[in-house]
Amino acid sequence: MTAETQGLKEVGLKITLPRVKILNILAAESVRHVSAEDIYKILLEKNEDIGLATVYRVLTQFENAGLVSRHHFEGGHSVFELSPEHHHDHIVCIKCGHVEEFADPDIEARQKDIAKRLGFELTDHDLNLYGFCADCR
Amino acid sequence: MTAETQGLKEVGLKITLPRVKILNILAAESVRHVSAEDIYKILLEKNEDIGLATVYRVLTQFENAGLVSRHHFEGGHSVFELSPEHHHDHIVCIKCGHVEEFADPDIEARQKDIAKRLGFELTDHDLNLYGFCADCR
DNA sequence: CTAGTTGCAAATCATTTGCACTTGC
DNA sequence: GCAAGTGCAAATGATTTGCAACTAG
Repeated sequence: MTAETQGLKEVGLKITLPRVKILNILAAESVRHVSAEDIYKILLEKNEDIGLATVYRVLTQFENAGLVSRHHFEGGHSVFELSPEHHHDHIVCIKCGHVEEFADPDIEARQKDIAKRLGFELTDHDLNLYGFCADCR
Repeated sequence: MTAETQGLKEVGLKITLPRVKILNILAAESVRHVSAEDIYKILLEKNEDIGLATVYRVLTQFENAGLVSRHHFEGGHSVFELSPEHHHDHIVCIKCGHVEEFADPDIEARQKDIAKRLGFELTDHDLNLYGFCADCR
């Protein structure tokens, strides 16, 4: 049993072809931060017979299971990535869509302070920076 | 001429009934952070004959003109608010939807550093914290 | 076997657009 | 008066759902 199928079993999902295929795509080094549509296109290119609806269903199941994270970027497009072991935020190029990750302990710490000060019990957060990347500016 | 109509004129938009009505709603103390649908409902309650399409068009124009800011919160819903004189971010209660604003100079500064380090020309950013507010925890 | 899963097409939701009609200046 | 603005209905794009067929355990 591979690491992927192991992960599926752990979250109580049957090990099916579509799920494994999608998990493999998410795990591919080259394609961090993909949209559902992206995944669907990649599957088509590989001549896999998997419907777009299934892609969405599987991604949603993975998200609920905590296997993947969903991010809503500006311009109304969502991307998915395998849940990182270590939290990070994103900076997105508004021209070419290129995404870089970053993590900043100071920012994280300040966020906790702020939530505390305002009486919130923090469960999650979303920080996205937008601009032109080195190639597009 | 009121402050609102003044604002419209400054950004080169004709002073029309729908625009003034929508601006008034956005300016109302009680309704910071409204969705397009919210505004449409408020207009209906006031028996104003303004279409949802117009609400979207007007909000988009306002956004382009810099009069209002659009925020994409989790769960795929967008909210609008009058552009604040001073930038701030948001913390949102995932149970009751209550929104508080905050600003943190340190975080802002770190963001600029990060963008610079990654070679981005920063144009915008979006920071949202999610959790349970004091009343819902 | 049989509950969970899938593919497909149709449905839904938020938002946008085409177009004939109206209004602000 | 006329360009800009609007209402409505139809179009769009992303995502969800109903349902009969299929498959993993």
